[in-house]
Amino acid sequence: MRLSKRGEYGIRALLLLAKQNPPGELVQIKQIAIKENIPLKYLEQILLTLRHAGLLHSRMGIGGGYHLAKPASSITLGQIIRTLDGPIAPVNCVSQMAYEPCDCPDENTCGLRMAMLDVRTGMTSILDTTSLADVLQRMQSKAAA
Amino acid sequence: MRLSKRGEYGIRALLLLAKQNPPGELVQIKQIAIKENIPLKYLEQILLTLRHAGLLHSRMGIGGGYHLAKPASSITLGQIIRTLDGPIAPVNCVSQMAYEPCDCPDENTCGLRMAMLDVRTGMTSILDTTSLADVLQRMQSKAAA
DNA sequence: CATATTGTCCATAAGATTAGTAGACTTTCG
DNA sequence: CGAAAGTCTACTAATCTTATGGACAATATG
Repeated sequence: MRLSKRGEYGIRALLLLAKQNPPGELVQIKQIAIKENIPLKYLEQILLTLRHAGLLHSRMGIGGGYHLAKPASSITLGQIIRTLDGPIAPVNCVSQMAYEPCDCPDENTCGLRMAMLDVRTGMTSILDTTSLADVLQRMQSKAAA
Repeated sequence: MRLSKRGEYGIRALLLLAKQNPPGELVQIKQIAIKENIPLKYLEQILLTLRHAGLLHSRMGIGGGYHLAKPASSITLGQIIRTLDGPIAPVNCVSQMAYEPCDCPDENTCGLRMAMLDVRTGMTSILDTTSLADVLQRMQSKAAA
């Protein structure tokens, strides 16, 4: 039941990008790696994956870097985690995005499945409704207090 | 965000034991393995781990087998999963049972941590309040319908 | 156009984890 | 004693995670 380092690094990187002022400011991979203490070459892969998924835009060359492809309020933690770590589901037979049948005789009366469906719902109800902007706002409220 | 096969097998095995009538009836590993379609030698390890954790009792020799060490209503899915798969937490810094600091400058205002704390709470609020008996009851209600 | 800078892409690898398998040993009952 | 059950330890193949390294492509500037 763990978030991988990849997922964690990805979220931290996107949060940093979401924090930029003015919004959309380009930030270099190297700067992100240093500020968030993430191995540079590993972070490259992660950002590339997020770019391919349409969450990031980049520009090459001098003055280049990364910025969010969409407003921070429309990128959810669920999208990030699915992109980097795959489906959010304890077992495949309760996955929204990557359903696969398990081998129990009847899925409809399978106790394990019913319980895991509840767990998945609990997780996705948070992850799919929490945007980068939401996270940022909570951080600022907490820091002010 | 996955339940391992070990965890899944463990829950299925305990559910089968919880289903026994009269309660406490001894069931052989072999029978569980066949009915639940679990590799025998793997299941041995799993049941042994659960026994060491105090969730199961066993008897050796002819007529031996396993039975629940406690009433099905007082064994939760959380206990089983923690025993077999370790702490239930997306990141260590939000773990109840195995807390470890992450390396962010201030845990109190860490956005990732706040979000993951919510996720962990969502998971444990289900897993720690759902007992084998609860699962069984839901199965029976569903099957009746 | 040359060059420095920045991201892109692909290959490789060490270490950990998962999912099993094997076999010798111990206890219990008849 | 001997058969039937669980116990315990060790081993292994495959996969996943977490990286690292290097050649390549695009861009801005002078």
